[in-house]
Amino acid sequence: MPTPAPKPPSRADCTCGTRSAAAEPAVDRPGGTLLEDAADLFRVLGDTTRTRILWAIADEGRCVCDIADRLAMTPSAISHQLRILKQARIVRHRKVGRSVFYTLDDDHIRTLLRDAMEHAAEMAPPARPGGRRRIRT
Amino acid sequence: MPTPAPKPPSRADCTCGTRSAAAEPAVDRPGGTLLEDAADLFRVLGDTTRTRILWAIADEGRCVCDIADRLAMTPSAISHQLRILKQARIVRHRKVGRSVFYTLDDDHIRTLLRDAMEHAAEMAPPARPGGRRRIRT
DNA sequence: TGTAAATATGAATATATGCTCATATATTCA
DNA sequence: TGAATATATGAGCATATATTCATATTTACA
Repeated sequence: MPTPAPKPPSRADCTCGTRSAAAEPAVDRPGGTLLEDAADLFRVLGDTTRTRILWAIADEGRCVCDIADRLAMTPSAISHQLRILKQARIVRHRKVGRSVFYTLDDDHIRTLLRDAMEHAAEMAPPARPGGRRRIRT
Repeated sequence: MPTPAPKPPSRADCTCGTRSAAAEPAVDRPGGTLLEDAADLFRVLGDTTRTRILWAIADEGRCVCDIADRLAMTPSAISHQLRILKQARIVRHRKVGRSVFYTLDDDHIRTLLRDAMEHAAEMAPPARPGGRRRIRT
């Protein structure tokens, strides 16, 4: 959901003495867009089907029907998701005959996936006594 | 012949010779849930408001109204998002008088944010000649 | 104690999104 | 060339989700 209406509640609204004083030039430091780009990347990665696709092609390139088989989903559904991953430049593709092979674009993605799983693994024991816990957003 | 069966795409459907042979035990290796947990984490991070909140509290803890001021959004909207971040155990909170201070829970998040921005930064020049490009999912 | 401030939360709503279905395109091979 | 295969894509639908609004809760302070 793209950032909606920038409601302008004035700074003066908050009178709590605990508020940090220095009014920074902008909300986010590195130019704004960089942080938003990061959020976009996370959003693309934030879907189970897409992470499963990425995991499936993490070791070696695979064609669409191969991925579809492995995930037990229709090639159409996979293709739709691959389009999103392509647009985000997360995967690359090369055509071989009738097939199209997809691979990870670079190592950043592998690193992000690994780090996120690491975080999840460390989080798991204390946080999820009853197993997987779907976080509602 | 009426129509091809509903659609449980069996492995045999794909006859392309390019498909990888070895039928791996499962779609994803590390137990399945770990990969899904990673996707969940990404999903929570994949929202501009939430990344802006995280960035705002990356250096030091801030109260809700402070964050709201900085993002120029209502405390209610911020509070809703903080709840999601809390449930995902991405932020911690401590109460001080009427205010509630939020901080990042651990360094993993900082690392993920930094890596994602790094990826975005490297991606940027060739991929986005016209500036920020919203990726439709 | 009573009022105001800071935060939290439930309901409602507009929008976004993932999948299915139908169909188009591209490529191989008989 | 024509049939079959692999992939891509647009429309439609059911669901998810981010914000607003109203209201509840907690705490400080006069």
